[in-house]
Amino acid sequence: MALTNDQPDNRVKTKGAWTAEEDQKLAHCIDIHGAKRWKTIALKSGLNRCGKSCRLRWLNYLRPNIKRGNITDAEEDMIIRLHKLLGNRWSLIAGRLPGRTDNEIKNYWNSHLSRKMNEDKTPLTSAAQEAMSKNSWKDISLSEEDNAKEVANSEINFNVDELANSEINFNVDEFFDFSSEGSDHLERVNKFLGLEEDPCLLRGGKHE
DNA sequence: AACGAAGTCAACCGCTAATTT
DNA sequence: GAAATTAGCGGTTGACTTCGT
Repeated sequence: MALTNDQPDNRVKTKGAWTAEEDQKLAHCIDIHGAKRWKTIALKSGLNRCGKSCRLRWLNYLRPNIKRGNITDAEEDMIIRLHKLLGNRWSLIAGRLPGRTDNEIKNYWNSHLSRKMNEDKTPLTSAAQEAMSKNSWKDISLSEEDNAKEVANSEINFNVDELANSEINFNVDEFFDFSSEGSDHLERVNKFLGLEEDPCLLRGGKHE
């Protein structure tokens, strides 16, 4: 196997919590060199940290527009619905929640939502159910009887990977890729997720 | 007040995918 | 095309905090 960027050099690297001073050094270095080539950043910053650790710190805490804590009801609802659809694909879920990181979503799910979901099997919003039953997005062709039954069921719980592997043409990555699709597609996805209520999320997560 | 259990969350680890040489 | 390097992901760990007794 190839070497990875966390492959040890001979010096023992610092581990554990970051100090304010380390944060400052890292932010300064990224300001100069950009948020890439993390091994280089780790060296140039003068931090005794591996590149991987620097990257994680930047992505989860230091980069601009990070939101910390106070996950709103709307965000929580979104996480639940996205998790139903995507499973533990945290980065994809986080990608639909501006300012949130995959790590934060993952932690929030594991500490708050997984238990909550076990307690009450929260159904999708009526809008989401309606969208599901209308089968209104282009790539999910639930033509098979079993799938149609499942959609009609209020406790929607289909496995995306199974769908992706079946003859049913459903590509999760494509479904959540808004780079090349028009606003139509985004609206369909948001409608599927029941996001009409939240104009911010409806804009694809762009806050003014 | 003391202590253990449970909860939370930042950070690390191992791995694969993507990119560069 | 192969090898090396880098980026990114999800699972897991462990330190710290909060809660209950």
